[in-house]
Amino acid sequence: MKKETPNYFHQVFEVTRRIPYGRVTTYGTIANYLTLGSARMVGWALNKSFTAENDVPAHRVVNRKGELSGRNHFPMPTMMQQLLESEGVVVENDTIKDLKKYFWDPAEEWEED
DNA sequence: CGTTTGACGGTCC
DNA sequence: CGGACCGCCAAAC
Repeated sequence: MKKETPNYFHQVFEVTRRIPYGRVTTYGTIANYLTLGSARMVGWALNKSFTAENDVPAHRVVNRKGELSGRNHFPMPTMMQQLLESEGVVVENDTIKDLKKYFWDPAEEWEED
């Protein structure tokens, strides 16, 4: 059973799964938290989130502007926005309205499970 | 093994 | 405010 899942991939998946309901974060924040050095690694890792076995809520991860930059990589481009709205996140024009309001920082130490 | 790309970010103009 | 450019780093080609 070889998963060939690089360390940073695992880290990104784990942190992403730690994102609370109705909360979002950015690639740069995760990258900075994991000290990956580049936010692109986060996006790349999340790209595999679909092929990965884990349930990674990639829709809760947006870019610095709060824009749903990765919606194009979802099974359906509209799925990401629908999921966010379903969680109570106000999304307009493929962009989170009050990003700062829903923003979640991994360094804020999550409330266990 | 060199080049290109990529779900980003920040600075510069 | 927005377009242009560079930096990061790994995978794909």
